Amino acid sequence: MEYNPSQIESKWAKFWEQNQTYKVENGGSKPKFYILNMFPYPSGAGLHVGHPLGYIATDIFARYKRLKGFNVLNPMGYDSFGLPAEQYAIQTGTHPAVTTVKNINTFRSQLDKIGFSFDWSREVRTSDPAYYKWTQWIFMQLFNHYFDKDAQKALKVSDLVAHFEKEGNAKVNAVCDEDTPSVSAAEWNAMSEKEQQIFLLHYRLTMPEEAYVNWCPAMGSVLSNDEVKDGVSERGGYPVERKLMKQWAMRITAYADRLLEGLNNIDWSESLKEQQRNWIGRSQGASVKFDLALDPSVKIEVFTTRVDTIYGVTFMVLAPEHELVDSITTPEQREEIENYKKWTASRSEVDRMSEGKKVTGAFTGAYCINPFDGAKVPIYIADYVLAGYGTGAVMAVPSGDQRDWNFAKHFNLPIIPILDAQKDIETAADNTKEGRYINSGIINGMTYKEATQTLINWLEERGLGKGKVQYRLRNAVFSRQRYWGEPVPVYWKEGVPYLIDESELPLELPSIDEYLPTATGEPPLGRATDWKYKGEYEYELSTMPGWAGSSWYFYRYMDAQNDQEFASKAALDYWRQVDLYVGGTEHAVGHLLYSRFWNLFLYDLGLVPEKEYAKKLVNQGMIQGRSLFIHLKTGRSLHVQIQFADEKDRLFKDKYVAMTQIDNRFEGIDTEGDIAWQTDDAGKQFVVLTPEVEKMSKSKYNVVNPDDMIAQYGADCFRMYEMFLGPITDAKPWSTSGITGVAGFLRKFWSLMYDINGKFLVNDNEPTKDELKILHTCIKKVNDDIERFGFNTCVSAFMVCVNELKAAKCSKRAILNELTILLAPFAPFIAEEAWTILGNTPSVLNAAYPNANEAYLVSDAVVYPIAINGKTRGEISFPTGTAKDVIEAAVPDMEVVKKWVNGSGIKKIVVVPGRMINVVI
RNA sequence: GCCUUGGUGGUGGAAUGGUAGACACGCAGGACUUAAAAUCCUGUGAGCAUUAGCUCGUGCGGGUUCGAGUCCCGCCCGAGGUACCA
Repeated sequence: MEYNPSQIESKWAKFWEQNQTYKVENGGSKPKFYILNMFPYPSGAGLHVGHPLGYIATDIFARYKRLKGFNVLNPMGYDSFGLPAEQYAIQTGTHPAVTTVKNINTFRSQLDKIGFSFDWSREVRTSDPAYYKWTQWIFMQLFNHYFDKDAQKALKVSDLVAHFEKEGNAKVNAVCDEDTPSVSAAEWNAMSEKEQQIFLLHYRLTMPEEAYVNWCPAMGSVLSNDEVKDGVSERGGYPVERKLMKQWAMRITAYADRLLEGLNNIDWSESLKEQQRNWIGRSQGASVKFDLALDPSVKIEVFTTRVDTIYGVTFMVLAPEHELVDSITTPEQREEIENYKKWTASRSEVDRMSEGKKVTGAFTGAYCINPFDGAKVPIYIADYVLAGYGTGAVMAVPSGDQRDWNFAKHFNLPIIPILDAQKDIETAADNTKEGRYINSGIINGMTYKEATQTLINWLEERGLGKGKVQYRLRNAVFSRQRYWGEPVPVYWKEGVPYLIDESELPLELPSIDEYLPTATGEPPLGRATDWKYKGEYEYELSTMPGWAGSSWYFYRYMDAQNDQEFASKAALDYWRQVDLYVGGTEHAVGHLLYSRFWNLFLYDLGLVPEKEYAKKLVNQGMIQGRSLFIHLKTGRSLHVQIQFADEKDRLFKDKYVAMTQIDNRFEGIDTEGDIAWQTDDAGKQFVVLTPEVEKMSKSKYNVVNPDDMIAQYGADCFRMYEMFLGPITDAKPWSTSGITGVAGFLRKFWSLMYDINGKFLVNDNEPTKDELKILHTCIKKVNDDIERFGFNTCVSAFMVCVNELKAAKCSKRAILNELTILLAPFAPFIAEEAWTILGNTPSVLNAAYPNANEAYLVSDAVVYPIAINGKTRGEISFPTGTAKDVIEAAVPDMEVVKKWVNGSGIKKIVVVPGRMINVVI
């Protein structure tokens, strides 16, 4: 019998389905284990070879845990709202829901081919109204709660209102907007309903807020940074500017401290936790108000982590978007400031930060006053100050901060030393906190600690500033000016947002004629006709962002069909939290922070049992793709869809034209004028593309699909090959060379059961000591390596085992049975087939996992390498367990040692038992 | 720029501070074959010597150690993220 993967694989796929092998119950006597993959966005390009990498690893782990006696939940679903389906809708008019279902079906059939042990009865889709009903429901809870600092948790807004009615907001210790006015009970009670509602928005955990966005006037829409390339829109190449817009936001900053704290209690990689800590960016400092020189009633507030350096301030820098810029600029400087603002508005935040070494800025002509010494400080604007962080204004201390120093040198501003320990500040800034202050008024002679406290006290006494904790973390923008997302369950009445009634959930997406913004620049939902709350009030027209649905989906898997609750208490109490979460580092500070935030909120409400939803997280490295770029004469460069290029990275003109017909990014590009065509020997025109290795993604047009490989080699081979590529945590570019090695291994495994003539080889002879050693070495290695996620070395271990069994001509049932169980998590199809061939009853997943017996692993002798001064010069064998001093005594008499010692004496002999010997001469 | 992460043969990679390159791919030579494919066997870090053997070698420069791919310090380069891709 020959190894025929396609036959075996369809046979067992059918068996698993008919026997519901992967159906999981909530409950039972076995211990539970919840394994979760980050769910995919079902793109039109289908599953690419990067997706299954993590899924295969978790599938191996799930099957392994199951064989070890756990009740394993291993679900899968789709993050099915997203831009690509909407783009396709804009181009073709096809409703995104239609595209999405089609794409999901493609994904599903691809996933099925790989043989995952997912329990599909628990599938979720974020774009399904039955699912997003609960996303909207959670949004409503956020709207109805505020964060109480005394209780350190979310409490009901209705309680807050009760408090306002009795005592106003003076004694309320809650997270709220910076500019929240204080009100007395009388003032509150005198407010109209509308005024009260507007006031409460200062406290709600989700609220409308002004935020900067990439606005593309030509397209009438907001773009992601991803859609902006070189300062213009990727599609069409239109100019993009930064614009302030009213957006729904989530008050994630309220949870900043608890999000930091929670990191200490979860088993996530240190690097990932560090990224979250840096993203949250807690810094202790002070806010200080500077009076405007011409009008002391105008104050400019800055946040600084080094208030001790305040006597070294020689200028002030505002973000170009700072609200005071226009009013303080003098007539003489107006033109310069306007030009600079225009220039920065055309650049994204990333652009602005990434040119950090190039100093740019403009002088407003205005001055402010240093509150400590009354010094007149010139006010500049510069793009290294970001509007979104802190107050959008910094006090510049060139002697202590390198960016300020660069700026001062460029604009010829003074640099004042402030600490006697500062090094030569004419060549670079020195941010030391050592030494004692000089040139520093009331803090002269003090140390860093004394000075900071003295200054803060001075400021607080005069109401000019205060000690403050600042977070880099900003409130998360929650609106998207798009169609294909969850509708926000809010309607507007006289400019005030209200929640719709809970009984009206889900608020479903209305159908619209075109998936574009309206003529007046409103989001696509503005096109819906007769879409009014109670036929009267306008619904919120923006939709929720991609991260909404993914912030709680792990709970839905526990009880996916429930239409009364997002998940039942019984299901939540049984599964509690995810035991193992696997996904890419690219989600480190997006999804993984937002979902922790929602989880803490749900925990505060008593709706979920754990403060952290994912106990352990493993970062899978990304499979990278090879992208190709076309450079236009205009200076723009664009990704080219890889399937249109030839193997030499050339793009021929006919292919280019074919591509432009299906890809509207190329609209407006002049085929003749903008592209530097070359001509080959046959007279055909082509252009050479530039390759680059980067993440595999549909948006980079570099995806590789697994289907062909599976058709050719089978799913078992594909699974093992993906694991064999390298450690799961490492990023690596995709390559198919080498898959034949894994294919050869599977054939070799098969050949232990049938020879090339189809003769059945399996026998019941007693295994020898050597054969047991081969098997148990493999058991031990595979066991250890699965536990530490070293799946690539597991595959090597299997190869070694099969190579050695083959060399020993071993086809003994006792050996092959155990090897088959061991192999089952990796290559489930061939394992099921082998399991029945060996005379057992399927499924192999119901077998007992073998344990390594140390007794089979010990050898009679240990071969010691002998090093002279650390360099290996030979080896010698000692019986296992030979004492250290016996070995030491034997060393000087050995040939190699004598040769190298050659007269000079032995200084030292290092013997590491069971390892090696080093002779120092 | 900032945060995170990685850099080992021609390639993917292996290596609790203890024989660098396991296991594969590729390549070369051989067997089988009319021939090719498939399969099997042998060799394969670089250099010198071509027998023994020797020297160099884990991005670069230092350091700790009997011993460093592994630990420490300083650089260089790639990748991911950078708040509307998901």
